[in-house]
This record gives sequence, C-alpha cells and structure tokens, in this order.
Amino acid sequence: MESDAHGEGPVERSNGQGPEAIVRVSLHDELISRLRDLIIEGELAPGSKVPERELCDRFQVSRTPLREALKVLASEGLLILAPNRGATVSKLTVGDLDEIFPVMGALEALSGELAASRITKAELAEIRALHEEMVGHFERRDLRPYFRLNQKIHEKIMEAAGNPTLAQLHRGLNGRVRRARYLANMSPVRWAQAVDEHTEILEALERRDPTRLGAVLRKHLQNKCETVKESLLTEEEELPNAGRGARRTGGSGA
Amino acid sequence: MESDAHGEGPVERSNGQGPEAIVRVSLHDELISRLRDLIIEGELAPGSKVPERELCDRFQVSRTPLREALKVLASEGLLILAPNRGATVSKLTVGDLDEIFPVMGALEALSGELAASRITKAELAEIRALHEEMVGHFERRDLRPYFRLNQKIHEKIMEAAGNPTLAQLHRGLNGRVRRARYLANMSPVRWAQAVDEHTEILEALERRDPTRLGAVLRKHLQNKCETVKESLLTEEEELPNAGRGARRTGGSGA
DNA sequence: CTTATGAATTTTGAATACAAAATACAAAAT
DNA sequence: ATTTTGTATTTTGTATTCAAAATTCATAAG
Repeated sequence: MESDAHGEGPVERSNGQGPEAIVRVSLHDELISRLRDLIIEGELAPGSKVPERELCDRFQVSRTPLREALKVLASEGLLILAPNRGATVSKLTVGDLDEIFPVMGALEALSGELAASRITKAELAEIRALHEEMVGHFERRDLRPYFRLNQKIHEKIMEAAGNPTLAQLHRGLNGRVRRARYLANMSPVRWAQAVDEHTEILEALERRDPTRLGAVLRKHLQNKCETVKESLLTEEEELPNAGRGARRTGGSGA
Repeated sequence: MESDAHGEGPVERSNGQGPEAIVRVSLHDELISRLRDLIIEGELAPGSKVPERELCDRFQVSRTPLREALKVLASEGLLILAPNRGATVSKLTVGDLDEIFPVMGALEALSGELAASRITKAELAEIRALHEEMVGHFERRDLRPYFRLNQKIHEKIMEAAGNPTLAQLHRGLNGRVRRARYLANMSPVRWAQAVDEHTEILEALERRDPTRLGAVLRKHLQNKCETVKESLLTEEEELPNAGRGARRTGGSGA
C-alpha cells in the first residue's frame, strides 16, 4: 500500500513558507506519520496493544514525543487510549463502516458539487487522462494500478473542490477505513459497476453539473461501502477475533 | 457561553463502563477540555501565543500533559504549532468560514436525512417542545435563551441521527466556528428568517421527510454562515488585527 | 485441579532536567 | 539616529526520572 496516498510526509507539507524555507520536522510530527503508516499497513494490527518501549527503541526516540503522537492518533480515532493501560489499535467493525461511509459519502458529495463548479480546464484534462488510464488497467484486470489511479482520481476531485478543511476530514475518515484491505476480493460485477460509476463521474464533471456529480459520488461510495463490508466480513471469518476487547473510551476527540 | 454545550466534561463521558465504574480522567484529557473552553470563550484570544508556563502554573500541572493537550488541539485546528516557537491560537478568517460552513452544512444535512428516518416518537416530542419554547423566546426577543435552545435542537437532531462519527466531526467544526461569537448582532430580519427555517425543520421532521430535512438544514446553515460572516466582519472593523500573523503550518491533522 | 492471594516486575502517567533554538536586549558601527 | 552584531535570557523540544497503577507469576487454600 503506497504511503504517498494520504499526503502526510514531512516533505510535501505546503506551509506557505516559500520554497527556500528550511523544513525541519519535530519528532512528534514525524512519529504521527510513521505510526499512522504502521497502523494503515497493518503492521500494528487492529485490536493489538501499541508497544511503547518497542517503538521507542525502533525509532530511537524517547517516550515523550512518541506519547504525544499517540494522543493525536487517538483523537483521530486510529487508537483507543485506555487509562493506565496504554493504547490499542482500534478495530474496524462493520458497524463502524456503516457509521463512517455515509459521512464520507456526504463529504465526497460536497467535494463533487464544489469541484463541478470550480474545476479548471487543466484539472479536468488531468482527471480525464487518469480516468482513461484507469479504465485500461480495468480491462487488463490489473487491480493494484487500477486501485492507485482510482484513489488518485478521487483525490484530484477533492483537490479541485478547493476546500482544505473538507479534504482533511475526508482524509481522516479514509485513513480509518483504509485498514480494511478492500482492494482484495472485489467481485467482477462490483468492479465493472465501479468503472461505470467512474464514467458517470467524469461525465458529470465535464458537464459541470454539481448536483449530479454530488449524487453520483455519493452513490459510488455507498457501493464501495458494500464492497468493503463484504471484504471485512470475509476477513473476520478467516481470522476469528485475533486481538480481543479494545473498548472505546470516548477518547479526546472534539 | 455555556460550556455544557459540547459535552466534554470528565463526568459525562459515556464510555460504556456501567454506572458504578470509577472515572478517573488523565490530566491531558482534562486539559484538552479546559484549554478548548479557554479558546472558545476567547480567554485565549485568536492569534495570541499560548503561554505554556503560565498555564502550567494555573492548572498546577507539568509541561508534559499540557503539551500533549496542545498537540491534540492543534490537530483539531484550534491551535497552530510553529516549530520551535510554540503554539498560537488559530485565527478565524472569513475565508475559513467559507471553508468550514459548507462542510458543516453537508454534515448537518446528513444528520437530517438520518434523523428523519430514524427518529423516535419520544425524540420528536422533545424536539417539538424545545422548538416551541424557542419560539417563545424569539417572540420576547430573549436572544440568549433562544440561542441556547437553538443549539440544543440541532444537537438533538444530531443525536437522533445516531451516528457518533458524524456528531464528532460536526462538534469539531462547531468548536472552531464558535469563537466567532455569532449570537451577537443578528439582524431582526435574519432572526425571523431563522425561526421560519426552524419551523420548516420541525415540519420536515414530523413528516419524516429525509430529503427535505436535509435540504432545509443545509439552507439554514448557509444563512447562518452569512450571519456569522457579517458578525466577524463587524468585529474585525472594531478591533483591527489585534494579534498578528499566525501562519498555518499544515499541522498533524488527519 | 481449580481458584484465590500476594509479592515481584512491567508499564503507564506525570514531573523534572537538560540541550538546542529563538527572542530580547544592549553595545557598537555606520 | 538607525542598523548591525553579539550576548544574556527565555522558550521549546526531548530525554530522563520517579511514583503509581496494572500485570504477571508463583504460592497457598479450598
């Protein structure tokens, strides 16, 4: 799973400081990214305890910045902090997906509405190119590159929407959901359907039809939700409750 | 500004631990709440530096938990962390409002759709009662209690939607926006319009019409956005740039 | 053999200590 | 008088330390 996909690296932080500015990242910032990757890639498995000491050794940092990072990741919903007994990686249940996907749907729908009215010729051309390349991968049944371009297209639409707050919330939810490795087992039928929907998305964009694009994106995400749920259920059958009982503690979220 | 409105106190955290469970809150959790309140209430003014040492003295804690809290609040967008030069309270510009409100609109619209299909008789009755009480305050031009009930109604709708993730994101954005003390100067015309919209909201709820409720809520929020922007502009004229230059650093947010 | 009890060990939460960086400030140079 | 330079002070980031809590593990009681 490519880690560039959720734009968090220390390099690319567009912080308005001109190109000459020297960028030094604090340990805790870097740790947030690294740990997030570990969680999303599954190296820190859902439900498992976060081994504080071990990670300190691994990254050669003290507990202070590491723990700061844990607090932030908990507020993002990736970790659960149980008082006096440390952090565990939060598990993603089918119920969570039912909760998260409608919200992502609403956010993507909004991104579509905004993008359809604001998108530039250049951006549109870029997305069109990505779309065609993606369809090529579909025809050759190359799941991996298909999936990469799929993500990229949605990112580009989000970018065209020009609303960083929206993008940030969406990235957050996407990060939580991504752990369900949903690129695996997507049925041929669903795959074809997804491609159809993408064609509709492109059409709506080209017609600059906000309402329609919003609706299509929302529908698209609903279908994706189904796919992910199936995938998650299959996974749960395969490895029945590996790590147990991470209780949700209310966390420190806003 | 009542601080109960965003349900963060250590007491009321509904963490599924049965009523007998002893609740101890960690310092950093408590500090997150306290600091958030300070920011929202304006005691920590937008654009001002966060006085680390001072707050440590005030709350009688060491820097460690305080700084953990700062990291979390930064990831929520309430603070800006500038590397090696500490935290500043992020300022809310008109541009930010234009960014945040459409997102809140999408989230509230979703809450409406969900609530309209899931709401129970009891919840509906409660909201109806709140609504009528609120109208009473409007007729007597009691802004404060009107405003309190207004907030409460929206919270109840959100609650009826039964989607904690949705509620959490909404709370986060609401917290960011709330600093623009938008209960001040609402024109009589806008006020009347808001009440009308609330009547529509109630009707849509009673008819259990998800689409309509979603649309009305979204519209309602757009109008609120205008009100808040006017209020913010007025404020900016009154006190021209009190604290300057808090640059957005990209932060660690998801 | 299973279930309690309690000490030893580990882990966690928070305070303190310390080095690096930024800021403030004074003196010197233009 | 203004700008520049160098130094003292403060603030910040991280490591370390310490006490409290949880976990483990061995032992004893039923």
